[in-house]
Amino acid sequence: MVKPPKTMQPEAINLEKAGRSQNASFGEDSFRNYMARKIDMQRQQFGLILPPPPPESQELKKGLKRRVSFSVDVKDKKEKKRKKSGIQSVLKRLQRRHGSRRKRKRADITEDDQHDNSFLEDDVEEFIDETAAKSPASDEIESSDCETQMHKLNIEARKDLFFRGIVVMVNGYTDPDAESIQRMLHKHGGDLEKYETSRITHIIAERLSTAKANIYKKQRKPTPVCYPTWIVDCVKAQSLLPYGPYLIKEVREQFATNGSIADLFRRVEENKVSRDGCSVQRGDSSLSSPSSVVKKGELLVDETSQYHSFTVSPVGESLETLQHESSAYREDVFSQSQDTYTLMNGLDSADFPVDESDRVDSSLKVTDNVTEFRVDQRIVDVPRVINEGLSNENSHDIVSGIAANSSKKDSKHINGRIRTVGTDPDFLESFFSASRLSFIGSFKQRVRNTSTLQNEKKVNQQRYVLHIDMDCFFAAVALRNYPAYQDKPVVISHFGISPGTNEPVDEVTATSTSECATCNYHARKFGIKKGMYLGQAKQLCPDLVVLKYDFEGYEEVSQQVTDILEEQADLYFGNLEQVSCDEAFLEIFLEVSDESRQKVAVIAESIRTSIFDVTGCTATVGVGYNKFLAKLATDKVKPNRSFVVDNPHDLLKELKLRDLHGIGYKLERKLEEEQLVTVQDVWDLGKEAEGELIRVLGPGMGKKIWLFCKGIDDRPVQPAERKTIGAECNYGVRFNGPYGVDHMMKGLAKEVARRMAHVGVKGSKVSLKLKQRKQGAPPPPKFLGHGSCHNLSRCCEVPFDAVTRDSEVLFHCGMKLLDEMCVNRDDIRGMGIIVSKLVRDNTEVIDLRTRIEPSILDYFKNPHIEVSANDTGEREAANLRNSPTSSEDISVVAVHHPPTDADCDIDIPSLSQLHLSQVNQLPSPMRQTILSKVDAANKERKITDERNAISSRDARLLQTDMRRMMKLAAVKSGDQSILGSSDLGVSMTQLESLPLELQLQLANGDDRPIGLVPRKTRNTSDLSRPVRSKFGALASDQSITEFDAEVIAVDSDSDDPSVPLTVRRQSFYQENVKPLMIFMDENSSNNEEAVNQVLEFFHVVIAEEERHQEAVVLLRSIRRRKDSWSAYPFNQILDELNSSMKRTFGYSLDRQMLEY
DNA sequence: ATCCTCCCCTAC
DNA sequence: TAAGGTAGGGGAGGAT
Ligand SMILES: Nc1ccn([C@H]2C[C@H](O)[C@@H](COP(=O)(O)OP(=O)(O)OP(=O)(O)O)O2)c(=O)n1
Ligand SMILES: [Mg+2]
Ligand SMILES: [Mg+2]
Ligand SMILES: [Mg+2]
Repeated sequence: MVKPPKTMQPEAINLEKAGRSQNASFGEDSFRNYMARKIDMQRQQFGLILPPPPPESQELKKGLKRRVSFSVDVKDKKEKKRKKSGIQSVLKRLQRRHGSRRKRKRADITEDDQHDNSFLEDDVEEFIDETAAKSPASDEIESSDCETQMHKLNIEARKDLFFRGIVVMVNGYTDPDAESIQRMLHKHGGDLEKYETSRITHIIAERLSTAKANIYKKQRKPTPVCYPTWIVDCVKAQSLLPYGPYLIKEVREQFATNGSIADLFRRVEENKVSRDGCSVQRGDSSLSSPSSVVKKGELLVDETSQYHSFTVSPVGESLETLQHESSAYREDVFSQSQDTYTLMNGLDSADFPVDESDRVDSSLKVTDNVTEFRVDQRIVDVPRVINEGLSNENSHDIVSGIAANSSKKDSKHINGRIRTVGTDPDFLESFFSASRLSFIGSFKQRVRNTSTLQNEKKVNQQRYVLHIDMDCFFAAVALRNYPAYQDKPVVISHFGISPGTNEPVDEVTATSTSECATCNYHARKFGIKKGMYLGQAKQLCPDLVVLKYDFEGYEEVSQQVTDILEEQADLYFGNLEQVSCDEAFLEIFLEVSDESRQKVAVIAESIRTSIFDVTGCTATVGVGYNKFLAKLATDKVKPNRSFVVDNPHDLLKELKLRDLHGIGYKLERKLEEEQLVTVQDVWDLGKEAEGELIRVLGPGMGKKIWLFCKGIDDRPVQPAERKTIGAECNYGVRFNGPYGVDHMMKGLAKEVARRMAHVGVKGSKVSLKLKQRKQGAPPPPKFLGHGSCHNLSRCCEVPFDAVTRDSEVLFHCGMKLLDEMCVNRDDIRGMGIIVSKLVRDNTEVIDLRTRIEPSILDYFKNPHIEVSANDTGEREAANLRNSPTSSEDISVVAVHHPPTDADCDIDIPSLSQLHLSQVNQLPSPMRQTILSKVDAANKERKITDERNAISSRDARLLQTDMRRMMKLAAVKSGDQSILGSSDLGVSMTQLESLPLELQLQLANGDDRPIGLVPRKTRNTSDLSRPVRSKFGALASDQSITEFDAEVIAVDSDSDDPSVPLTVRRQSFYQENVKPLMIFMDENSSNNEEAVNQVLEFFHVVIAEEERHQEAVVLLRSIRRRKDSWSAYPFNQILDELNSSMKRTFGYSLDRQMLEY
């Protein structure tokens, strides 16, 4: 009995088409909108939030003047120093010292380090004067952690940094606005975050929007929400005022009745000292610092004095309260919607969304088959260890501590609650390691075929493709250990038994929504299918044997099979492509003869025999003239057989379209509507067939299926280069506990970063996938499933054109994208991060623990990195997008070398990857230049290496860059037909000396990211001023000169139409780069004063203007100089840049950014 | 035409 | 009680 081949997994039927979240259509005003959008995008992407003129304009003008004139007003500087954060202050002084000792020429790094240390010791003394009570630390400073100590000491010492430890999120419109608040915070040691993170200690709002209020009301341990006047008053008082009196009215009651005073300050205390990269661990303190619980109705008192005399109470008390909390949690598990209902009804109705459906919806969440956790905050007095919604890292210890005590064995519960992303900090980790789909999904690329040279068919040879597929793979592997069950119906599920465990009771499995990954052929007779719920399977077959997963076993057997197949591939000079853990294509070429068919049949059988002998599992082998037919052959005769397709026509005429590769549930339906069900139906269309299929399926798919119907398939048997890498989780995603979206995002980012390191890639494009529960969606049928959802996705480029696998960068991108999607946290049912535009990069040791991301510092301290041939195959420093790193012979690149060639200064690695067809469209002189360059480069690096596929793909990915480069090339070649009559305002010589990035910007007239100043027009006065720190003014020693900014866009499409957005355009080159270059032309880098001025300038750009992108461009410009300036280390600047970027973006750069 | 983004679909 | 991932192909529609 031959069963008809089928793909057996039941399809999840998505009845509704997910609507697009964004309507990106533009009307008449498309250009303007486009610009506005682009500007906004760039502004966000590059973090170019140029500080508006601060409210304290007096002070700033003073600062400005000082900066411009570089007068040495000691008093002024001292004042300024006070306002800076400790680290900046250190850097500032370091920079000055460094400048004064600059006579030593470009020291190596160690020398610089020593230098820094000795300097720091000097400064310690200074600080001790200021700190009074902090003296012990000075003795403890060892060279190893001197810097950390220094920072710590420094931070603690600064009285003016009264906001230290305060991290604020501004909610909605405030007065003063978020930017002003940010400036105030920064000035006094605090920080502002744009989205929910664990760092946030306070929320600032004038009032809570209904939506936020709603969310907020559900928090059992809310972050305090204060009026912005709290910040203002603190600044006025020059100290941190207790925020109690500033709590907004919507939440005042909750704080009065619920929290403890100490709780209110705890997070501040914890955040202290550990700011800004100082690796001071926190968390333990929170475990042993319980709170004095404030009783209901107790008034808030001014706790300023207690703030510093915060005491640590005995451990016993701590435990007691923890257990208290634990039982509170447990209690909740059994509470049903009643709690929520009561709680919500108890709230002011004004806090609810106006829309009735919203309200119903909120309550409905309880109907998910997880009992959601709600505690009436007015009743429960527990220490505030968890800040709902925002993950509080400090709570980690406590939660897991409880888990260890009370429920470690209970894999389903944590702390008495069902494990979800929100309740279990390690949820993702355990999820990924237990997920079969994650296992099979990542298998192919994870166990990458060692790509050998592709063998080719010779004349007089017949191509055969063998498709090898293991029979009921997971089941077969499991059955190795249970020969007794061979002839019984068997399924594989998490609920099953494995050697050493006992069989679970039957009642439980009857309704199980655990999926059966697969089942043996005996079980299939009962109608059991892959992916079916265990409960269903059990109903179909009560005597079902359920076995557990054995991922290691799959790896093992898979490897054994692969070994056999590789051997065969070598033997016949064929090609092998692993398709999945249980499946592969083997292409071989046999001399054309009458026996070739017989021969290949023998090979197929011998492979099957070998596989069974080695693994104890059976395989099916199908043979055809191409992949498509081979697979059909396998499907036709499964299991445990082999089959050679002689006559494709005979094979195909029996088949339904659904049986074809690429036609699944949806397309089958679609074709059905057109009365197309079988291959025969397509054939019957005759000449119409192709057109009809294309009409129904689209040009690509239609053509493909048409060819399939004719038995044609030209896909090569070849392992494909990976294009994306990612991790997602759409299971157990409920933010019903202490861990919020940010925690999940971090988990995903870490997972992706780990995988990237494992396979040795970096990427420059980050996508976020999101599942959003549909309004009114019924509870998911599957336990902890996602149910009916909208699927959303958005992507962004990694800032600064860098490639990365830094989990912090991924996290940051992810949060940004999430932000853009505007999805209510509680509606999220799944998330994933996918990185694309990949580049091979084995720079880092693949040790998952010690991630050492090279930073910008590494490059600048070593500006003339050469990427050279490397015998060992290591690719030190070859981690650049355009570097062909996977071959043996790279001798190009020197990324930042000064231009060596006058005619065409485009870096070869980039150029070589252009599509020649596109190069050919160029005007003749330019084309010649480029082609000769490409040619030379190709010769040099022997581009024949097929393994270098990823680089050629970069060409496609870089098409935008390429277009821009073409423009630059045209400029350089003076080609007017392309150029038009635009004047760059730069001479050719000047142009040549600029970093490629800037050259491109100038040539393309798109240097907008630099110097863009979005602003609100209603803020008038100072905004007509351009970039405040212009080197031009410095160089010519004049006061700032105003210049007219070009207004290129009006009308923001922001939420508030009454706030038009004006964008001013200016040339960063003209205003900053050029003057700096001239200044450097006129002054030697040996001139201490000149150096100091440059340093000062950079300090302004980085620390005060926070214009990181500009700083990078400036540095790159300097690196391209041909004089001694290019070798000047600028270590302090780089430190400052990195730490400032770390603050602003949450991460700093690696040196990929210096590619150009 | 050819790209890019944001999807949908398929296969394992 | 459960672990609904991963990656590629390709279409629609807008931008260039
Ligand atoms: N929905 C699915 C499909 C497959 N798999 C896993 C289990 C299978 O054992 C393995 C291989 O998939 P196959 O499609 O090759 O299925 P089997 O090998 O199990 O059965 P067959 O004999 O049909 O090949 O992938 C899974 O977990 N869930
Ligand atoms: Mg199989
Ligand atoms: Mg298979
Ligand atoms: Mg199919």
